[in-house]
Amino acid sequence: MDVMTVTDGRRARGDVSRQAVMAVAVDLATVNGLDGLSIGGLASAVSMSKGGIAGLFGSKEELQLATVAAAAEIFQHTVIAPALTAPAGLPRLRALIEAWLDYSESRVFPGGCFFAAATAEYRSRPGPVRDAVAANLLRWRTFLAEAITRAIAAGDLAESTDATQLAFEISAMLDAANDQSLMFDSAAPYARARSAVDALLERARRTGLAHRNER
Amino acid sequence: MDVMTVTDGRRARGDVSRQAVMAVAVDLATVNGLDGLSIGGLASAVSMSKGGIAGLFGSKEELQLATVAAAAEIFQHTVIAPALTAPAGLPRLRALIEAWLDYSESRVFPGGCFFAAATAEYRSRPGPVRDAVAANLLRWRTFLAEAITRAIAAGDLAESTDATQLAFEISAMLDAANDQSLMFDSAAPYARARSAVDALLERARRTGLAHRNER
DNA sequence: CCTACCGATCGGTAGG
DNA sequence: CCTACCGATCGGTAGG
Repeated sequence: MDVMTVTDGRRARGDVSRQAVMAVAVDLATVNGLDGLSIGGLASAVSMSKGGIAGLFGSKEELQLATVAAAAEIFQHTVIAPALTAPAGLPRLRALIEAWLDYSESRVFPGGCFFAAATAEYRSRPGPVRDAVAANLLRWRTFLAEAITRAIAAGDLAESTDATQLAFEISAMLDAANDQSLMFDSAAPYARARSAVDALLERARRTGLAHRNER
Repeated sequence: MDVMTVTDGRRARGDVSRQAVMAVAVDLATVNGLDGLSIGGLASAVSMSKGGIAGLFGSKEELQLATVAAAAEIFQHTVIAPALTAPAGLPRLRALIEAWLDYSESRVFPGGCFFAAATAEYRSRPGPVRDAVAANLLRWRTFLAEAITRAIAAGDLAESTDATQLAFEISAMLDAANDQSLMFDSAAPYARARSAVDALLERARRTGLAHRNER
């Protein structure tokens, strides 16, 4: 089932070539932005001609959309898939958070989380690229909220917990760690985020909503 | 003391012109990025010649640095100065947080917080622009931590509160509200951030560090 | 502050 | 997949 076993050699080469190009494109985009990703620049980074890259994708926007899709695949098997091996409930929720922090901290992409970078770049620029980034962001947030909901159902978090609100708060901490670690070239923000998430989960374990937390 | 009263008409015109240009540059930069801010594009946006803009700043990097400085001034009198009129302690801390959320939500810049956008764009690109953005970010974070320290000194927050950690957590909520409001074109994230900050402050009011919050 | 220009690079296309 | 080209725009400079 390997790509190399396909009999149409030309098509197989095209696929391999495209995948190799995408791996570079995704890295370049987290550093220089999806807009800073130029066809000519990508071509020289993978030792191809500009026309070769242009023909592979058709247009710059198609290249950008393909890059978003490639990043989503990497995110899927780096963060989502490993977390799904943990038992549903608080263990899976914690595994998901830890997988995200590892994904950011280990620099799977040189510019940190691909979607954090892409979101900041396209959040004020309507169009297909923004829509693609937003769809992936929403998918992640929904998945995180679902993990929280299952933790509540399992009795690991208080029933009064607002899953969407807690998902907002947790991902705020994760994004802040990613941002600041990159900006100040330090690992300390990851420790801060882990500490903050622990406190959020502890609060949710005991009483759920923050506002019901008063004496 | 008005700029218009200066006797050197040529210099006065230059100053006025420069300020008018900066007001546009700062808006363009939050939408298209500091890198997407081109000399020719800025020129046509303010109905000047490209050579005129080029001569006003010298180089693109100088234009970018001037834009960061102009944004810092706006941030200063939009967020910092108003909060300083509130009494030191928890009232000033709350005023500071509310001023920041208003600043982001009211779209003082069309692309939301200037520094959130600039940070995302330059955090992986070393150089003078990144350094200028980082310096402003650090100044804000230090100011926020100092407001927290004063709230602790005033007895409004528990003595065991870790000011730097709480500053991390609060600004994580603010940045997340800014990010998501722009990406999903919704005001809901601001309500989530306000709720989250209230919970953080309530926790700090009672026990300080999250880890000391256990039963 | 303007016009007019420089070389380089942009996205994209033609032809093979 | 390549070379060779298109018009447009980039940052920057010269001369006034």
